[in-house]
Amino acid sequence: MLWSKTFIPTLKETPQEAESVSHQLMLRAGMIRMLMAGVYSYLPLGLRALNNIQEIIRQELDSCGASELLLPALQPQELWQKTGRDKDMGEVMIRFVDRRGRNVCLGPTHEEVITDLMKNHISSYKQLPLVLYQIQTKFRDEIRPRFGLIRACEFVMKDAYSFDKDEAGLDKNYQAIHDAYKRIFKRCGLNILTTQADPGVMGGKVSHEFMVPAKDGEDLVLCCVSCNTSQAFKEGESQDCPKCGARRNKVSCIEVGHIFKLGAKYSESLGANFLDAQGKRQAIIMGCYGIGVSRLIPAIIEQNHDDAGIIWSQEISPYQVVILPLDVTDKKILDLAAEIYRELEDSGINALLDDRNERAGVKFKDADLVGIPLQVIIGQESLKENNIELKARRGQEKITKTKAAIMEEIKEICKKNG
RNA sequence: CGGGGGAUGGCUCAGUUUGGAUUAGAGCACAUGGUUUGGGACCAUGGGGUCGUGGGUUCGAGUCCCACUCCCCCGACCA
Repeated sequence: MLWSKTFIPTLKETPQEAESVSHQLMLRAGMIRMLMAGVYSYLPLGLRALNNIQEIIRQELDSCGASELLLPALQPQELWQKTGRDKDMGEVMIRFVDRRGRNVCLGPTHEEVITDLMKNHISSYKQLPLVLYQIQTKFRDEIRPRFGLIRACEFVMKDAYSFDKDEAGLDKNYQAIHDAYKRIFKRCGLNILTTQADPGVMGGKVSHEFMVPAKDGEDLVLCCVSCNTSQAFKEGESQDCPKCGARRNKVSCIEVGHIFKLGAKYSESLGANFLDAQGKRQAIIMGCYGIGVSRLIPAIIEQNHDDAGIIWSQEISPYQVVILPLDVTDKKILDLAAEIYRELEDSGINALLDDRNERAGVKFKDADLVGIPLQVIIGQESLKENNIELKARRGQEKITKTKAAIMEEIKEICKKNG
């Protein structure tokens, strides 16, 4: 992609609307823009990062036997009345009456819809277990949207649901998805803490949260200095670790995932049953598993940035390489840049070519801000020796070699990092 | 919803205390011309503003008063 042909409105100064580092950088790097409080447009760079995260999630969930589907965002309120969550959700749920006079809502989550779907199609234990997921926009009229994409009223969530014939099956799926989550967050370049959590309005007995330690996090987690066991912080809680007795630190975190053993809560209230091997009717045993997909972007940025801007990993970055011809009025430089671009694209490496007629300083600053992990620099200085440069965004280390050597280097790095 | 802060060109802000000669400013960005060209260049010229909205006070309001809207921060909630 040519920089001049896409839409990357970078900002030199920090907009006053942004308080958290990730929000500031996302605005400055031209990834998002606010339409109203808690509602954001994803610009090309933001969307590419989001898509890359989704791809990781799909790969990991597919690999543990889950299937993707897509449920409606528009839902009848009637369904929510059946489970009693109509009241629990309160004003968080966005409701309105359509032209037919139906009371509808925009889905804040999808337990009701998917359980209703299963009710009509699962009748035997032979159809279980089953794990389904979707990546979809959720709507929650939050009391206080905050920190850009960290808490938005319209956001992208991955929600998975498991259906089993018994608790043992649930335990197995729960563990498999728990493990998949660890792989997902690792591939996102995140250090995470997992905590025992309160299931709250979701219901069920057991739940775990996946927390990203970050300065601007909204949640406090007690983390043991010795055994690393973590737990959601509640007022009046002992500071000592219940497991090993050591001291615990309060760590502020961003919650990026939450998984629940729901049991029969939804299947019972919606009548989602099956016949077991003895011909006896039983409620389907469910689990549900959420990841705040759009929230992952700011979480990743919180943990991966420096004074100059964002530092993406190869896998998440909107582009894997940015090519910086420092003087586009010099035909030799521009031609070489175009040649490198073609060669990278031909090898399946996504590149962004900064073809703008801007000074070198502007290009360096923007490239650092936007955070693409590899920068290929083509300028008079090294071209005199017939060389070009390759700079790693993380650490800002630079090597100067021939074009052929640099191309090899890039391919090597991209191969190693997926 | 409670508490605090804010709203002046696309962005960051000054001006509001003490209403008046300000024709509402600056920097950045934008347009044109020129000089530049390895870390957000410089000079010149130019375009762009219902000072959040609506009332009110006054000879006169960006500035004072009232109401409302929107945004941000702290709290309860959540992926």
